[in-house]
Amino acid sequence: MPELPEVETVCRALRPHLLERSIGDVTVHAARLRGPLGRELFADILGGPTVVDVRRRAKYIIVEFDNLRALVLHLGMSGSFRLCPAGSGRQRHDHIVWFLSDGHQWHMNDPRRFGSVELCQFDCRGGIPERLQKLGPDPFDAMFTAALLLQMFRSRSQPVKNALLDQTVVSGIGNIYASEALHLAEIAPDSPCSALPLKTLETLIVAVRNVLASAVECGGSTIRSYRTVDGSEGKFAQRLLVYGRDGEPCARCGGDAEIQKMVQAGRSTFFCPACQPRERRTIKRHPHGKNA
DNA sequence: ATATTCCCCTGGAAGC
DNA sequence: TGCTTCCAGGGGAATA
Repeated sequence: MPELPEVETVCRALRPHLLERSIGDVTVHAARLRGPLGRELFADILGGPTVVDVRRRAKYIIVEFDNLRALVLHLGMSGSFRLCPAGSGRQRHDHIVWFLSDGHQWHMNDPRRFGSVELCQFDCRGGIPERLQKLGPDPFDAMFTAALLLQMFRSRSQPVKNALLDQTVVSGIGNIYASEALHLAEIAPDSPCSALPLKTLETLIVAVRNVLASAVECGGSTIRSYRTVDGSEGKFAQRLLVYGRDGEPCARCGGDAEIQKMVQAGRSTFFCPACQPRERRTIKRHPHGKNA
């Protein structure tokens, strides 16, 4: 479910409820999510340690405590959080309930159980948890540049859409926004990474940032189940131009073509064959000019 | 090494 | 109506 814009939205909504609070107790109702789960997992942060930061890294939410411990949370495909008044009942698929020092209850719900919860320890310098080390740069990070992409794509023959989903290349993009960004950038999703020139990668980065920033402004995209902490929906779904719109005329080229759907690495990709021509456009240049 | 395929799990929609 | 099949915002392990 959640990609960068959805996780960012949830993270922002969570922050004011958790900052400067502590967790008095917890109940755990599932033996495992992605990894094993149990009440003892939270022993280090119960009854004392205070939340000093709530932030996002890629699709993870990091809740940092003042004793160098952090909850590292991932919502998988179907995870969500709810903040409830004291005494609220548990709903179906509420797997964890944290009881906050201000009396509120923080519920983690996840029907498909692809989410994960870990308690991480910072090193003495406050370095990031080990689990997050291998993630690539955030799309908004200044170090995410066309030059870096060119370098990483040089040795890759895979389709560019697959590379955008690889969290070690760039972190936070998922299946919705990969299709949307490539459409905005007018790049065919099956273009081999190594064939993309620097100029095209610059365009791609701008498109990625534009679509993600717009989606964050709208609170993310609710396609079926995604909700933020107060239960409200993300409003960006109606502004998606290709995702889930196969068979519809392309709103961008004015209906010259229908949006098409194909499968790449087992996941659906949506694109406009007119806006995103699959053959490389041959740009006429001087006879001795280099292409690409 | 790089790049797919499979698998984890539940629920809703579509097909018969 | 009811049963079956397919599909889904992710990611990690197993396999080519």
